[in-house]
Amino acid sequence: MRVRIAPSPTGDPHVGTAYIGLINFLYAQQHGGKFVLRIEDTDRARFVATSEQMIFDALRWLGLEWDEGPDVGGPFGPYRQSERAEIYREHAEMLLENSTAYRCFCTPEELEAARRQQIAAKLPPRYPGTCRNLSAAEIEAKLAAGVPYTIRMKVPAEGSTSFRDELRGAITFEHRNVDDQVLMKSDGFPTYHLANVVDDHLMQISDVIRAEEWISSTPKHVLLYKFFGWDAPRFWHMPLLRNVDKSKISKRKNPVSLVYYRQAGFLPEAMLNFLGLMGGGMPAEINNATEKFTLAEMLEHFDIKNIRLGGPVFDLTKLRWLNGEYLRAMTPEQFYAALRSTVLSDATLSRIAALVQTRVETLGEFGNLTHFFFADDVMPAPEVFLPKKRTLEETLDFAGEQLAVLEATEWTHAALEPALKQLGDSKGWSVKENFMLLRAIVTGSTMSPPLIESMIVFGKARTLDRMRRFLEAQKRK
RNA sequence: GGCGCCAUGGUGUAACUGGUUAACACGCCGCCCUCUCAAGGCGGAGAGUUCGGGUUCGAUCCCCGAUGGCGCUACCA
Repeated sequence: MRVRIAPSPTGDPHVGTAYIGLINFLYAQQHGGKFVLRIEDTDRARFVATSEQMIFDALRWLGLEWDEGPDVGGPFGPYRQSERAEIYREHAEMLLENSTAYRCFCTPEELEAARRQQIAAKLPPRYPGTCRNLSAAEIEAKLAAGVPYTIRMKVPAEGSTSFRDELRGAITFEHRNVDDQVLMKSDGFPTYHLANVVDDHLMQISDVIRAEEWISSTPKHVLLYKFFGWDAPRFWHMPLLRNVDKSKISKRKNPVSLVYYRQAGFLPEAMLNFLGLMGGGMPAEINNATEKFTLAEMLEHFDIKNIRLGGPVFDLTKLRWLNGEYLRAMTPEQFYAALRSTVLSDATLSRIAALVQTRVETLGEFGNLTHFFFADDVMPAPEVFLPKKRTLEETLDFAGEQLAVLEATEWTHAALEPALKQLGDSKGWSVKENFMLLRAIVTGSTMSPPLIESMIVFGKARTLDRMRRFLEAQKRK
């Protein structure tokens, strides 16, 4: 048995990745198989350079070690899709040769126009098929003229494709509902669909355990296996983690960054345990008796076939309770050690100390200026955060802009300061108003150590979370 | 809109291959303990299993339909 997780390095490592990672890890271990980590970095527009390392760190923090991957190597490498460009190109060529794919010379504008028309006519937006049957001469002419093109798969016009989902049984899609998916983008990179199928085959993946959002594209994948003449793996689609309002879990409504959970002082054992509760999977006698179990116990008792398919709400309240249980179960020494290795680490404390040294007259005042680093419920009152000449509405709008800018900015002084100032300039907010608002949100006060340095020490994940909570709380009022 | 998946208290789950007063945990409320707050102990409210049909002596469980939720519907994954 060989399984894999294939996260995209587009930002912070996601709880959904941890969930799918856990299930794959358990499955591999239980079957004496291999657990592969593959980095799907084919989307250069959303690529974030620091993301890959954060994914490694987060997975290791949870104890989900992989047998093969970009950093540990393995017999089926490379494990980073950007390093496999040639492989995808060759395979796309194979499909072109056996006429199960074709070059598409349509421009994004043409496609967009066609899509708009179809939607206006209340038709499902589909590729109109313009380039599906170009003559060899037409293709030659376009190629000679250097017209950029994509490669699309040629989904049969008639019939249907069925596959078995191991958790749900047979699922069928009529071909007329399956679009001619782009396989190779005009920039020469493959799309997920091609890269995924090619890699899963080449890496001899036996079981694809992924999130439910992929069900709709599975017929495309099954068709691709067929086009290549390969056997498809088994498919297991896990339920999607949800926000409290039941929508697919998202950072707007819920912290999703594993970096946040780690920095906010959640324990990996608690996170793993909580994830193991999602969708069930543990036998009733354990689930009913305690709901508390370790990775080792999951390895022994978890059964993927027990997974319930309703999308479970990722309930922070229960996670917090569980985390508290683990904290309380520690010896005082262990608890103190946990504190010292996280929120009260020497590294953090010394950085904070450096920020306040010139601002205190006695050591006893240390806490006055720094409590916001250690508190979890910072929430400024309107008289603190609202600038004199601004309305509540424009202030909250601007705070939302700040959040967006911060989110997209590298977490260094050199990047943050100009980014914030540029935002202020473009929106007509003075530097003072701009920074004061942010200071109030992040520190809860109009007086604090240097703001940007403080945010850097506090961390991106936690700073953004604090801002989202602030906005959420104000919105509710 | 089209296609697909799903459906047990507010939330996470349980209920063997149809037979239980539908169970446990979180959360909530109350009481006890207690200098406070937690933790802990005890108790309570809260679902008749989305709805409607069907099969059956009997359906949370099987079938059909409806409704609702969610996902997909990109040169993102």
